[in-house]
Amino acid sequence: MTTHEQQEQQEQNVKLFFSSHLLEWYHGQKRDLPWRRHRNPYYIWISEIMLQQTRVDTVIPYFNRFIERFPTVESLADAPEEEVLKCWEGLGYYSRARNLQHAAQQVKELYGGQVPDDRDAVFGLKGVGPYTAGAILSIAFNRPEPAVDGNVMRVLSRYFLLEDDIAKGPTRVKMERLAAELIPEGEASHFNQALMELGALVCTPKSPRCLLCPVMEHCAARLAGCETSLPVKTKAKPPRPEERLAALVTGSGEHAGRVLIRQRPQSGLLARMWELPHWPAPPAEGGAAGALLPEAAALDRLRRSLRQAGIFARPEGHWTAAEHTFSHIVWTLQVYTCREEDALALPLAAEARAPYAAAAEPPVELFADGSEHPEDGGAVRWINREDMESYAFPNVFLKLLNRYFDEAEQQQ
DNA sequence: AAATCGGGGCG
DNA sequence: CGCCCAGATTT
Repeated sequence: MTTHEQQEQQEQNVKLFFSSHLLEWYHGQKRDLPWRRHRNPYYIWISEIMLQQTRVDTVIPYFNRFIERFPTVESLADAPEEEVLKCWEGLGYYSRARNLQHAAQQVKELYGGQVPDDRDAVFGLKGVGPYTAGAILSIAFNRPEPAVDGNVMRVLSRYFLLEDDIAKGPTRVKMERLAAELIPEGEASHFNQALMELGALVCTPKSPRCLLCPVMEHCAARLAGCETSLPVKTKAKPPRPEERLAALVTGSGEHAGRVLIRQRPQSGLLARMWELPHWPAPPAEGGAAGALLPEAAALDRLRRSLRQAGIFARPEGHWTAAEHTFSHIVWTLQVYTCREEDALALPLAAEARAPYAAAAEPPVELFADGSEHPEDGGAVRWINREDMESYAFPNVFLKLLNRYFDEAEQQQ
């Protein structure tokens, strides 16, 4: 046997060792997760969409609620979109929920409500990419397809000491070829789950528990002592900060005891979610970035923004500040309480609304080009605490609204 | 290839 | 407080 052939034989042994020991370990260590209690392709699919960029512990309660409310593909396909979004409230990446419902309609109409088990059909579902397709095909149908997520790339890059940048596209393709080779005959479902389970429980990003690892003795990174410097991944660009002025408008007259919310546009950030109205804060005088806008200037800007959006309310004072972090933006919301101008009183109290008397005041240019805000003109509602059940809010507004209603209650 | 899309947990 | 996570879609 040539040296080259011996080397190949050794590589093959290392792969066989990995697969067999990992599979063995999984059978003893796998967690009891709600979507593992049945082999229902619909459950597997829902869980995999929820698990995109989201931790298991976060997903569990959402998954249980979701399948209780939408037990079948058809019930999801036929549900009002607002109910699906409400079920997703707080989980983030809300396009996942809208894509999922769209895909449920695809499954209902094209496949008679049965989740398809062939590659092209699964890939064709909205919101299902390379990872999720592989996960559904392997976990639900035991098809020998790779399911490579960040977790799997971390495990493979360490065990095989691969220094490819996992943030790059071609790396995932390379990892998929490798992962496919490793699947033991007839064991795609268990093996792919084992790979992810190892990444979640043992081969963790920061301090991997190598001493508990079933494949430590042939882990190339461990043997080289470089396991904590893998995988190689280019750092993400830091999110840009955005200062915004938000209005907590309390109702008068027929709206007494209620708060004004509005719905975001059909597409883009937080699409179709509900929120307190808010607009970019003008830069503070004096230039220093991040400097707090003087209250008077903030009140004036908010007053003009409200009027331009067709909301008749008077800003009264600063209430609180809140932060909301996205992957690419950080909002700092300065929240001001505002009082609705009573529609009936308006014509009678011209003097009392002095700031509004200058009807000829030109509209403030909220954007440099003078265009209006895409958020302005969305649907508006006056709600009390009970009404919050009917609208889906991003977490930051959920917390603000709950806190407001708590405080309003205590003052009575 | 790069940007857009949330939110939380952890060392 | 920086870093990361069971990614897909759009540009």
